[in-house]
Amino acid sequence: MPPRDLSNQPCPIRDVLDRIGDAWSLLVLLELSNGPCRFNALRRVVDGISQRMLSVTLRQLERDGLITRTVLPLSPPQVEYAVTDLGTGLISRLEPLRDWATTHQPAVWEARARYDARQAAPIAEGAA
Amino acid sequence: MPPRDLSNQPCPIRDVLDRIGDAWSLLVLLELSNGPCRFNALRRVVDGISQRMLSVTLRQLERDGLITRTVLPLSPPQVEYAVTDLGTGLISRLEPLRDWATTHQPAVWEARARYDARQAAPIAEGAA
DNA sequence: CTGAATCCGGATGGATACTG
DNA sequence: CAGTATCCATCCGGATTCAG
Repeated sequence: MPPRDLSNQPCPIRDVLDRIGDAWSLLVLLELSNGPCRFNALRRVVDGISQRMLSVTLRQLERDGLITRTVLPLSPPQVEYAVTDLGTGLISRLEPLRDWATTHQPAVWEARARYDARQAAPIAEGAA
Repeated sequence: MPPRDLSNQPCPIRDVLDRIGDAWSLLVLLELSNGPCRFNALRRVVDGISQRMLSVTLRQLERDGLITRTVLPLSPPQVEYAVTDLGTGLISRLEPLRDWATTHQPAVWEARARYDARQAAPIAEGAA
């Protein structure tokens, strides 16, 4: 994603992609679609995400109005994140994508293997 | 997207995202959904993409079996790219996403503006 | 517990020049 | 026309450290 001039007339697709394209956002969003969740709980379930990226990701999602951040005034401070209606709308478009990915991952892998095999031996395909 | 060990058990979502998450792939794919296209033609229509990234992107899409690459044996060499059935399936899941992006971009922008305003003046919301 | 700030290595991606 | 190779600035993102 080149810097470009996003403040002017960015194509909307680029705009969404810049949001979910970082991979973490999508994962967090899909996780939150199961219901509200707290910071460290997310941290555990997303698995692999660093504290920093979770923090950054959540802030971006909140900024874009896709999730809400609620601070529970408790002795050990708790913060709960939940998807908004806007976020729900996006998620509903994301789920088919996830399902496609799950279903067709084998096909993609096979295509890759075939491609790589072709590249490995581009000459003399009938050779001994 | 952290390196991780993708060769083992990557979640499929991560796998797709790594493909379309680079933003260019999605743009190119959606463009090709309108019909086959040649290199420089794509270069012009995608707008903003560098020669290098178009080349890299096309190769990845071909590797994953989402598009085909056909070399026409002509005096000025021509190469035509076209989506495969697999690619078509993915595109059909992508289009709702694009449409959502187009429709709700204003809402996202408003959310951002509100968030930024809140951050700029977190204190004294009823002041002056 | 939740989160921000800093440091820093590695990957990303643009510009350019060259090839078939 | 359709790329590939190199160079290099930038950004992403992990680890660590500190704060509320």
